Amino acid sequence: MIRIGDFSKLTNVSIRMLRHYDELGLLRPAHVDAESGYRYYAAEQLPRLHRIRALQDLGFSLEQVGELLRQPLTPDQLHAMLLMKQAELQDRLRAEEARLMRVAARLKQLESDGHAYDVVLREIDPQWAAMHRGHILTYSGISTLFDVLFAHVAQFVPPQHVGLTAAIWHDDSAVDSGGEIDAEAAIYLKSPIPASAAVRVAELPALPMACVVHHGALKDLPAAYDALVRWVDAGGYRIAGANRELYHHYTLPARQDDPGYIVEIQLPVTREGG
Amino acid sequence: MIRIGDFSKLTNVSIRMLRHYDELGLLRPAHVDAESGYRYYAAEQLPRLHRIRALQDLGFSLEQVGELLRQPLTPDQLHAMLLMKQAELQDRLRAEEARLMRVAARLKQLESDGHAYDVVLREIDPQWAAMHRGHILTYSGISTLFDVLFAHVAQFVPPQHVGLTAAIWHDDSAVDSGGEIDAEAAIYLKSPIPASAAVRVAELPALPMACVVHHGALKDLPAAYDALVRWVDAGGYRIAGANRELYHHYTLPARQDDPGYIVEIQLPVTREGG
DNA sequence: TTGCTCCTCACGTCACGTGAGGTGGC
DNA sequence: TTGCTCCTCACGTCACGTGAGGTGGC
Repeated sequence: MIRIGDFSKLTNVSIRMLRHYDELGLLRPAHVDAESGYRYYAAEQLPRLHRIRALQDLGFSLEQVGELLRQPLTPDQLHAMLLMKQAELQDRLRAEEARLMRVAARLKQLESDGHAYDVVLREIDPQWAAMHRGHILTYSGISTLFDVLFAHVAQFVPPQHVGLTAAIWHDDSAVDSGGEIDAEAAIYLKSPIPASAAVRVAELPALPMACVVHHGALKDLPAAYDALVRWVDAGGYRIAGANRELYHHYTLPARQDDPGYIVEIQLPVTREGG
Repeated sequence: MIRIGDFSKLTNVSIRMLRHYDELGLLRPAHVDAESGYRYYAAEQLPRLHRIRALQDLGFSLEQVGELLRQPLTPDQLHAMLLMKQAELQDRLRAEEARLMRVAARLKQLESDGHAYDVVLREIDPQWAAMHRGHILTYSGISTLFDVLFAHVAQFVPPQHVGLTAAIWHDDSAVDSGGEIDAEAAIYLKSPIPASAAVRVAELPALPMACVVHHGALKDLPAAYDALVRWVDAGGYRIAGANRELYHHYTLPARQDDPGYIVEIQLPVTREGG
């Protein structure tokens, strides 16, 4: 018979945890003194304790360990459970790797820019919106698209119920080559309203997006895009669709130098090969 | 001014957490109604919330985030912190990888043996011991070493204070080639006793060991070794020294068929390349 | 006999989720 | 005016560590 302190030293399991296993019914001491409550363990209990620690190490919670000890699982069932655990651990591993890459990206950003923008990856919720799409020559040309859109939306929603305004840039690589920009003005809505020939009403899909908030003049927006794109590259992501600009303070007409703009850029991304 | 519910939707941060950030002083609402207690946020607070989430994502606790927000850390200091974080994450990553390999090893073991032994990796504590080393022809020959050892130990420690008995196998590959075995009998002690020409008294070093408990006849011990070695291989470890056998139920002379033995095998291991 | 060990509560961890019970805002 | 939103507690999570305050064992 081994006292709890010795058993603890023998196994590197703290006294506190041995008591906890007792309480949970995972490992009852071979004998408990009725008067003093002292727990006495037997060497024969070592294999069971080993099993508990081994299962825990494989990633099972103590509750799951308890079930595994109670129920006579067939090798096939255990095999299936372990395969699930394996998949779970692989996911966690990928997540850790991604996080590590993000830290590396941050380090890189710090070295080149001195750290200005905070990029966050998040799952954007689906969002109802009224949209008007067109080809424009310059970015600020989007205000003409908004004019059309506001006129339409105003028919169905009182001004104070109009949601955020956003731009969706379907393809702005064209602007560099002197072509037109495929842009879409959007107004977020709580619920759908009727559409028209010019105005599309749809629910924007939920997407994982890399997001950054720019607070300053619109003319400085490219720096935010820069940070975003570098973060995406360094983090091992890939751009996966049209990006959105949310205007938290939108004032028409756009004044390029007004330092009061707050614009959130959202860029859909996927994991490389995932 | 944005109400907490809208701000929550805007940022994918739960209302509960926005209140929590308020409480911790990480992000105080731009305005709090004195009468109702309603929190009102401003779009200007979005960058700060983004920073909070970004730092959190890098692995900082909210308390650390708070410090980082309060103190004007120089880029160099931040760089140093991120490097530390990176190292920390790399460690965690390695640990996750090792765990994953252990799950894979368990799956393999299950496929071949139908799952019998539970191998556990643990840090063995340093341990005072009296030891007597010699070359023997068969494993059971170790009892002659124990005879010498017990005689010596009995001079200094009363029988009820004698600790566990253990065998240390310095090189047993020799036995397969018909040579002698370099073996050491050991008796664990609470504190050192005087040594002699034949008996060494030393503190066994703390080591990370892969451990398995065999409950059964001594002649079946090889199966436990088998499981241990396969676990070590599959887990990407390497054997790093002499293994120990702890006899939790030791009876002299050794009877190979007695099913009552409880023997813990401890095998020092290191990570491949670590 | 004196320490040493063991006992049973019980609180703290950390970033949240999820109520209960009540009140203000549009 | 009626829901809807917001408010403040407060508990639960999960595998532990760390006391406090008291008693049994060698």
